[in-house]
Amino acid sequence: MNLVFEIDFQSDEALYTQLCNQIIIGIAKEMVHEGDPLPSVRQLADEVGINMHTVNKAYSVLKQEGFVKVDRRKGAVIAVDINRLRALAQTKHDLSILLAKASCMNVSREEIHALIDEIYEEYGGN
Amino acid sequence: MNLVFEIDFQSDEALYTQLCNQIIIGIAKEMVHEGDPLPSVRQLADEVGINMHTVNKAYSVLKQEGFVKVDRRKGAVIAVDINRLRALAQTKHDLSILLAKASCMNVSREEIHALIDEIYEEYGGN
DNA sequence: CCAACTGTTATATTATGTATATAACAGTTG
DNA sequence: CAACTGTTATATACATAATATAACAGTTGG
Repeated sequence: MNLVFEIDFQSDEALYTQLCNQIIIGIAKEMVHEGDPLPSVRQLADEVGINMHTVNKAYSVLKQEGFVKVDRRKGAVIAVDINRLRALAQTKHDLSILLAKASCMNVSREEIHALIDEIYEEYGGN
Repeated sequence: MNLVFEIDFQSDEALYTQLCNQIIIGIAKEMVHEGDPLPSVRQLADEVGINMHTVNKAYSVLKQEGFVKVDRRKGAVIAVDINRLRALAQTKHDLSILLAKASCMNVSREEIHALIDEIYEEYGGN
């Protein structure tokens, strides 16, 4: 299975961030697996109509966070090898803010749990 | 109860975003309630050592999102009145990315649920 | 071997967002 | 009326984001 990239030029999310998120979600949904090659920076740039360096920045960030490694033969490949502690701390921080907003607009804890399950079903399910 | 503001000048989060998040978390934790006045833009700016306009931007964003309204007599006051639908869509989008990262680093669904409860306990609890 | 591909780096430009500074305005309050 | 609200305008400085052109070392298939 291959990833399909779609860029929203109206979004306030940076273009390279959109690419990062789509790849991370692709890994979580098991559409790509360890060792699978990503499109080359030039190819993906052409495909979605943005600059090569913007794609390169996305790959650099993913490499920094451990989602991607560079194979001299294959180019950029999927490689999940994360600093779990640091990532968990960031997750909890982001989650705190997200849940605060939800709580303020009277989204119940049960609704959140249901939403979690709904999203997790699309991922590994584990 | 009053809010205590703390700015992390090393954070990659924008200063005005940090203020927004602290106020939203303050509402969720019920440290402040509907109608409670916030510090004046000039007072808060002095208190945390940043510019008046940075505080003003935070208040503007919070007003835009419905967390704050302006009372000509009190100044900026807490006022939870959100566009629930739009906020829910944003919540689900943010949550999808957050859970994708968690899933990639083998954080189980159960761990997330536990984390949710842990955070929600600090808020209203509902 | 060599052309075509990989990621990577360097340099430059443009645009946007962030944060600051100084100043002024209308409305409210004691 | 002085002192306080939020708000607006203008200007500057800085960082980030995105683009463009160009070059480099390593890898691959014909």
